[in-house]
Amino acid sequence: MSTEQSNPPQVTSADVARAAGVSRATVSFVLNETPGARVGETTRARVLAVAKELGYVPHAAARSLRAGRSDLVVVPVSVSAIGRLFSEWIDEVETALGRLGYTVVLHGDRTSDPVAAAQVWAQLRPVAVVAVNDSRMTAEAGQVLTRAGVRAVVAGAAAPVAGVTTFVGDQSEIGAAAIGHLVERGRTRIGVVMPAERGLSAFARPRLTGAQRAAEEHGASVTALPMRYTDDAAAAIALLCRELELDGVFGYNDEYAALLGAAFGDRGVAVPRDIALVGADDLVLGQVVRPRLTSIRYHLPSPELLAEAVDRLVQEGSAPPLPRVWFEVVPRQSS
Amino acid sequence: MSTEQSNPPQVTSADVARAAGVSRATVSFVLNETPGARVGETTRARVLAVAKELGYVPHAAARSLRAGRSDLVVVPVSVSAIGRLFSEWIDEVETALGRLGYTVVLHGDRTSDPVAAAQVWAQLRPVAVVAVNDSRMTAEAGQVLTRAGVRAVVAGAAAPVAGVTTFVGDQSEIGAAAIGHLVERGRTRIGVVMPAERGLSAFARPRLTGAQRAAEEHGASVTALPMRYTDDAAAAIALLCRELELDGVFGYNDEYAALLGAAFGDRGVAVPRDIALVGADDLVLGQVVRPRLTSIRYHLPSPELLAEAVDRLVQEGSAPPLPRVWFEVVPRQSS
DNA sequence: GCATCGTGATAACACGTGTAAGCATTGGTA
DNA sequence: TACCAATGCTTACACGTGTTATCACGATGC
Repeated sequence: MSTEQSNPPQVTSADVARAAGVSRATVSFVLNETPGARVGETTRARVLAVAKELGYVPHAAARSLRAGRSDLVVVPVSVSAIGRLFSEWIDEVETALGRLGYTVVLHGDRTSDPVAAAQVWAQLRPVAVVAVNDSRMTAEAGQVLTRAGVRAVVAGAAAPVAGVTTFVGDQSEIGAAAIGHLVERGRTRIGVVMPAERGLSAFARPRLTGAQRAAEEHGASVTALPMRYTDDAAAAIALLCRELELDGVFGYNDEYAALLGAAFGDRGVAVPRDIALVGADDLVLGQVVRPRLTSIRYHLPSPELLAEAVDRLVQEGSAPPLPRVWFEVVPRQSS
Repeated sequence: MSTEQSNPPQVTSADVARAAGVSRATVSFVLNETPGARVGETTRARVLAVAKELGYVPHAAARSLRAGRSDLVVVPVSVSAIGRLFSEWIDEVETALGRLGYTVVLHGDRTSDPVAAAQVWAQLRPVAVVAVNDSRMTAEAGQVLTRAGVRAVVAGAAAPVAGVTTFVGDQSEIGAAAIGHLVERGRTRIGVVMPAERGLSAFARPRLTGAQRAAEEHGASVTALPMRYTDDAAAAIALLCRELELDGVFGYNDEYAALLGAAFGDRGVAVPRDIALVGADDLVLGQVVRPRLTSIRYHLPSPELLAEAVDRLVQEGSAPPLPRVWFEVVPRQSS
């Protein structure tokens, strides 16, 4: 990042002003259509023409420096660490916020320390930060952001975070729901898949603890099954299940559950007769495989509602509370 | 976005300077460890302590404004519109660039006009823009970016783009490879799935034209099969295939192919006996379903290589050409 | 006793932008 | 003719940062 090369010439509003034979202020008035400003029709046309010809694009950094506020919304998320469900939701949140005039950027850094991560986000001086199921969004992180002038700090988390607008969605409820369903189906010796892939533990751990909690309530037993997302790993887990004489498995996820289901099929283990299988996230994939996967469906706050909350927080400093995330068992053939 | 609310107090380096009883310049020297600067050990310690206590975080916009260059790399991409293959690759590119000191942000705007899109990216004044299979990265878009001072404009595209460092990867070769393989397996009446989901046409159309080209060469016939990513749509297409007496299908993608394969299975259509099925992207999913999917595997430039190319472009203004993307048929049970 | 030097710190500018305040010109009115 | 108001434009500052040039001061060399 250290170089002696000369910077390429950037077109600034001063260039436009010079070429149009007016002052820089006039250029600003024309391009921003400043309400109170008075500019003659001929000069206005000339400025617009020159700006277009020179290919002038305003400098967002300089603009927000002057304004004391940017239109940036940072969403910390690693694209590969989220499932289809979340990526579609995030896409829609992005569209909704864009409609309100915000510029959304996704940032996928892997910094594990909450404060360090927050400092990275804070450097960009966004007007808002929206974190979903990011364990780094702690109270301290929120404080760092607030001190950096971030107006809206929003998080989806298992429990309210101090100083952060939280929409509560406890992943452990997914595990609990899955176990509850399996017990209803008469299963008591239950395995819970724990994905070994990086970045997923934030989701996986609470799902396991929720499963353990529910198992204890219902008098069932739970065994954690660490598994990578490969064919071979699934085969090994399938053997292990038979060895442990399990009669039900919560597969963490539709993706992992489907992989495991295929491994069962290959080894003549009948689903759901010999062993019942439950996924989560309700992906289309669950309906691609046979037997179709029983799954746990999410109900996240609507993207429009979230965008509105962010906007209210930015404008007025407060917003009505966001609805709680809730989960629903969708029974299909695999259980 | 227009509000009269007072801005929250932001901690600036001036605040740190005041609290530490030194000048702002000294603060800058300490925090940046400026090579030529001389600061006493006691003041250095005091500045660091005060900065930490106040929770000071530098203002990236102001910094890059002064420096005339940012460390931002913009990657235009909609998270939901890319498959697992690309998201993992992008994640690794992000990590590799991060290691070199860059800040990568993903931006998922849906602007369709190339110049308008480029202007949005240019506002952020990134030091680099990396676009993969984004049809908006045209020569004009590249020019807008260059004029805004973007040093590295990199694209993955079907053909070299003027003024843009391109790594060529023609999606039509995927379609061609799939058809070639099916013909090899004795199939001549071939369907090609066209996903109806938004954002996917950039990939789908070239794959179809490649298939058509190859079919013509080999004396086979190709029928386009528009299909949404749902169970019902797949069922309808499965019926249509039987009606049209097709003996092979290229499913666009492992995801769509798997969905269609399940629909075949439900209707007693044997794969590959009655109809052969080929996917693409070589996702794990292809090994989750039975029969396992024959697929087309990508070989993208390694993330490290790409990151290095970006860095060289930024530093020196030029970089060795990136390797061409190539594709490989991975034969499995479905064909 | 004066010049030289090294050390530690600061004053001042520039980056590109938005905007409040001000200045010249013109038309209208008393 | 003298004054006011409106129009059209400009001058000047601030935002937070990095860096160059400069300054004060004590120690050292002759």
